[in-house]
Amino acid sequence: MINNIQRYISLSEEEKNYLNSICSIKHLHRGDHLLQEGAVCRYDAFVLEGSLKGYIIDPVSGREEILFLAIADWWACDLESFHSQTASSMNITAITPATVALISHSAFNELLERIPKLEKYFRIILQNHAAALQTRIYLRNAQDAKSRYKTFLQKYPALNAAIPQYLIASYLGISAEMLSKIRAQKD
Amino acid sequence: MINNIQRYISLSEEEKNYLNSICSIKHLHRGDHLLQEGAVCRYDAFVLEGSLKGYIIDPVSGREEILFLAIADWWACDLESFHSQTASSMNITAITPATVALISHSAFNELLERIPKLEKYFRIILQNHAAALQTRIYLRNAQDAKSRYKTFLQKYPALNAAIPQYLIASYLGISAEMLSKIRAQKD
DNA sequence: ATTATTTCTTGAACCAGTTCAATTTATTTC
DNA sequence: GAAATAAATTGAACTGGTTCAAGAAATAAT
Repeated sequence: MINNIQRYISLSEEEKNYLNSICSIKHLHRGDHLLQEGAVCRYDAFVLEGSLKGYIIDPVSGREEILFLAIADWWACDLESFHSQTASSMNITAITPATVALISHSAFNELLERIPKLEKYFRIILQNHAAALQTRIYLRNAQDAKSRYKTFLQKYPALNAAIPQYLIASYLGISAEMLSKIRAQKD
Repeated sequence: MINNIQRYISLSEEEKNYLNSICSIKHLHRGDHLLQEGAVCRYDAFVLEGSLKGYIIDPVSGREEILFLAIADWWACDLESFHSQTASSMNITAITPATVALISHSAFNELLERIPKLEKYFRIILQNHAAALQTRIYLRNAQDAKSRYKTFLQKYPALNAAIPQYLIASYLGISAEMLSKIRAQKD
């Protein structure tokens, strides 16, 4: 996590120690929930190992709509619920056994007061995140299913390797069956 | 703009004056470009009056894919191009005559150094923006065209009133013809 | 190692939404 | 306020993708 932060700002030893002191490490089994629908998102989680999915369960069909997939070196949280400390409509669950570093909401706010330059770090990763989400919307609207899958493979080979195909399909807004058929096409 | 900022942080008179001093006001005619594909996004623009669209022209079909719509009190910029000062693949154009307040890239960086608490403001609006984009992706994948339109009407009545229907259709990932038919259905 | 569970595949029927084309209605612009 | 342009509507033909169902392959659990 510290390496990730230091890609954008530099930290003193003291600051690193402080950061370490406020994070708690949690191990998740496959299927364990980091956040459940209806609960408040209490932690911002930085993924150290394994993979997680963020999704909403369709109240009618009961199907999972994948919002995001997260592997090592990514943050995973419901931004809105975490920052306003209100009930989330999202679930975050471990796809595989996973290890995450957790920062509670109060520790997060204190952290930003103690080390104000972290505002900059979070602003920058949010900028990148927003730009990526914008691109995802564009691709969803502009490209057909096959192109979206190809673009995904090119852009996120690590995600593709780590995550079951039917979850990738949902992430891309494609049915699992369609993605299977796309893969079967030679090309 | 200052009112918008003060929803999240408070500014002294001096800070307000400084902010005013670095912004330039620009009037746009209908159809004027704030940013053209291939150019670097030099300014972060805060919309004071009128409406703008951000879009990508499909290299194959030549059609506009709407990325975002902006009216008064919204920021409009290509985040990635602005922050890395690299060529944008996006266009930003005035839909109606519009007035915007512009902050150049260098002034933006200087601003954040001079008034560090603005990092917090921009972090928060980016948080909200990212959460909204996430929701847009979810709705795109989970709901059919009619539901998406209804959700849009409920969520952004001001946008709906200000923006031509065929641009809203593109924003929602619907054809203009389909949206017209949806509107014709007596609910 | 075996069993249980999850994930992936394939085919057939179907349908939500697109495309194309032609017309009508609004809105600009001079 | 007429002419020009932009925006919205409607219908018919089509298609990219979904849904359903059933079986095969892969992975996890004990």
